[in-house]
Amino acid sequence: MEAQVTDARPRDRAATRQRLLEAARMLFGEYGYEQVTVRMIASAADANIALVGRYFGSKSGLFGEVLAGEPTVRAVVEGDRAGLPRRLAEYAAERMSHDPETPILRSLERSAGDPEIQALVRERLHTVVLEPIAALLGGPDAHVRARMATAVFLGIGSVRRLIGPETPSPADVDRLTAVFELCLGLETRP
Amino acid sequence: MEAQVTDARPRDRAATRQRLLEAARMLFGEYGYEQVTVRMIASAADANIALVGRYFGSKSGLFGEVLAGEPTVRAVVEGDRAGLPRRLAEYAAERMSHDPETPILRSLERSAGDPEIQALVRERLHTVVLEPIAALLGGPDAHVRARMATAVFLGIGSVRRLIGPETPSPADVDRLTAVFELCLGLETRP
DNA sequence: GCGGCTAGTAAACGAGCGTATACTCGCCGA
DNA sequence: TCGGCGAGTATACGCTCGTTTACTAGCCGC
Repeated sequence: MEAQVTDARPRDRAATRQRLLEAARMLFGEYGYEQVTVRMIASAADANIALVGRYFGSKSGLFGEVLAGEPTVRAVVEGDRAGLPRRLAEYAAERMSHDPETPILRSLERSAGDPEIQALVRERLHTVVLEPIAALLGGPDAHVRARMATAVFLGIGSVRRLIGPETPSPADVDRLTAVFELCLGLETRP
Repeated sequence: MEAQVTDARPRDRAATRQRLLEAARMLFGEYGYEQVTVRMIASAADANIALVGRYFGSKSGLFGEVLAGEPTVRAVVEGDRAGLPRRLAEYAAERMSHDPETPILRSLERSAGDPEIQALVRERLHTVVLEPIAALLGGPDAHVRARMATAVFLGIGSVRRLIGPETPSPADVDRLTAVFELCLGLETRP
């Protein structure tokens, strides 16, 4: 008999749903929307393919729920205005060296084929990153400056993905801080 | 009879090959490798699908030839060291507002699924952008600084693609120049 | 004038995708 | 004890993808 305790999971709808959501978060973050198949997600979550459709309606529905559930960079954006460049730089430096634990930003760089997904991503980037930064900045061209900082932020992710991670030195973080200050128009030099 | 002169093209292997190459260059640049199908390319080139396989071996072979045939940003990178930030800024500003005529850079941002394509893109980015900039800079951490500038460059493309084009003001170009100076460690301030 | 090389064509192949359907089986209240 | 509800499953459907194969038709040297 050997007992063969393959820890038969109890049938738990909520838990299975959560496993799918978590697996999707990881995979979408790492590979982008189009590259991830529902079979990959189901396999990673150790669940059946059909459950994706059952619990989330469709692949794009699952992606939308993943996107909506991400706290994203709120902690970075929220805070005092003067410290924003340094917080952005430290977060970006984190992204340069190793995978961040909030993978959704990476999926922003990719995932562009499906117009529905594109709209989701665009809206999310707007409301979670661009608008908060612009609001914190204030001023007439706040959006332009927020946009430039966002560009630097996304670009760092692109480069890491394209040519591999690299651990930045403290001097690099300082330089990056200065770059963000410049982008945001928050130069602190006398 | 009506003659029906549907301008029957002369059968010209070289010309057809060139049309396919050109269509692929446009489409890959605009949508990235994975999003473009060989049917799209053949249709845009007004050629038969099978000719892609016949003339280029495969879709990835065609992509490789497109990649190899691009002059890319050589004109921007080559030149005096002091002027590099401004040249980069002007080129990047061009990218912010409307589509550049060398679309291959955009495909660098995307196209990540197939490992073979990823290797092609990585190698190309290295030899055409990163290495020339690092060589122009010199110094111990030249690669780190070149990498940071590349990140800004790619990020601007990502943002344009994600949230639409925006025409930068001359002041924005100035700011961008300062950003590149900072990234490259070429601060010219006294 | 004509046969053969070749550019170009039409159609199909197998694989993989997202999705939908019909089913099995374990648990829980009556 | 047992009937049914629902979580989980196996499988198939329709589609599109990259690729391949068998074919058609025009030009060029003889």
